[in-house]
Amino acid sequence: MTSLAEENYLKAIYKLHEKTGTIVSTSALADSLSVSAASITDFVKKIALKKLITYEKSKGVKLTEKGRQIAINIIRKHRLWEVWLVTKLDFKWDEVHEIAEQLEHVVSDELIEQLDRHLGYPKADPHGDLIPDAKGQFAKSNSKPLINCTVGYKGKLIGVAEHSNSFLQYLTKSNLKLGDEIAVVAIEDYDCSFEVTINNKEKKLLSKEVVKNLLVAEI
Amino acid sequence: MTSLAEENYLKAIYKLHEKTGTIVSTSALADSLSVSAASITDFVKKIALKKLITYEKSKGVKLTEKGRQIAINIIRKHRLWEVWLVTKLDFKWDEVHEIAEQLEHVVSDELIEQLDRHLGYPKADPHGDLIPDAKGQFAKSNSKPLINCTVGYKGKLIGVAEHSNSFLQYLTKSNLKLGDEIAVVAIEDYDCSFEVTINNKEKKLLSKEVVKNLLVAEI
DNA sequence: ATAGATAATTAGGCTTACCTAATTAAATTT
DNA sequence: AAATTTAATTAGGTAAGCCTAATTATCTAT
Ligand SMILES: [Mn+2]
Ligand SMILES: [Mn+2]
Ligand SMILES: [Mn+2]
Ligand SMILES: [Mn+2]
Repeated sequence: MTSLAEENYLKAIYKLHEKTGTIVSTSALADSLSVSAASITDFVKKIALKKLITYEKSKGVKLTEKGRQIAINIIRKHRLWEVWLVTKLDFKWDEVHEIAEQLEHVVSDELIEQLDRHLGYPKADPHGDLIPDAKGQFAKSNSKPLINCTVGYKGKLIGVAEHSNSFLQYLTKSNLKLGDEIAVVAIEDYDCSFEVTINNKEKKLLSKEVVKNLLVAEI
Repeated sequence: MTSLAEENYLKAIYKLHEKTGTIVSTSALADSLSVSAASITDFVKKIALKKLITYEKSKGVKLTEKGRQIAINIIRKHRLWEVWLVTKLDFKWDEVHEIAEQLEHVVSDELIEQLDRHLGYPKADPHGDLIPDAKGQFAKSNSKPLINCTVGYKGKLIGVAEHSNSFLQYLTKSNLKLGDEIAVVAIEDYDCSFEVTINNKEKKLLSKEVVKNLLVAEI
């Protein structure tokens, strides 16, 4: 029904819209999918005919409700597979994305249903990203970037806003993981670096770049 | 490196050769892959150039060692996934083939290694088919079709020679499963039907069609 | 050995998903 | 408001995998 390429386009549009909040441009898509802008224009016209997106010439694209449901389902599958890879196959959180990119396209509703059950209906993936339910519904999150917090704030690390291997590996190396309790001890005005304690023990200095990408929530 | 289509062609060639012991004809492949004979001729020429098979015009094809290794690896993956689906996700043995057909093409050596470990290095899949090791080596089997056995024979059901859903469902309905002990009580000359006992208890009458497809081995 | 049947190949096309180069439209600078 | 830069589209192709119809090769029966 939906081709591999279509699934990847819809997912990319979903993610870009999520990030920017705006209509998604040809160039943003071209960049994200590593495909030429000309090919994007072509493809986008085709899936607009199938009512998966709306396309405004020279403006950009938006998902229709139908397209959005497909995108969310792919994301659901991706995140469930990531949970499986980490919890059952002992992969590290920086090793699962590529494999999940392939597994997310396997087609079988019963498979995903059983996988979800096997995993105990997880609410979030190994990076803290929420897993939508079978109806495409997300639980609502109250997480915020640590950089928005002030001195004295105490919260739990529940996700990351950046998924690059280098960032994930940096966190692992720094002994920081989801679930850790973070308290803001001081903030350096000059470079916006944070002095924090992890689980009421270790003191750590985190750069602006890092605190921007750490998502925390009330305990 | 190897496309989805190539993988499926190589696997089909492997299986047809395994079944017939001969060079694999264009029409057999066309039949097995549900693709026109013309397309087979085309494709077969291409993968012969890549040294995955040898192709003799108007005769048929054979796997090279390289092609054989790829085919066996796909089969290994297929069977490991089937084991996973049955043992971890609680699918029935007649529900797993289609899903495994998709999963077998996921590319990641570490994934398969970890999956194998997660499953406890199974020797056979849910249908009793042997799972080759990472080097492509099969354990050797001493199974034979029940139809080759004589009255008085006692053995264990360790596999099936036919994988259709209808056959698998027939066995399930008849309460016959891998591991069951089968003893041949009598053989009717006229229609070659077998009277057997299952696990030294239930008496059962099995038609020739059925005993041809049951694989047994010494206990 | 030849006719007829069956199997395989060739020729010519199609669709999907991509590409580059050229052109046009939109946004920025000056 | 022009000029320039950047973004998007159009035009024209390509490669992978498939197809049908026509032709040729091989096998089987008489
Ligand atoms: Mn991911
Ligand atoms: Mn993730
Ligand atoms: Mn199977
Ligand atoms: Mn099997």
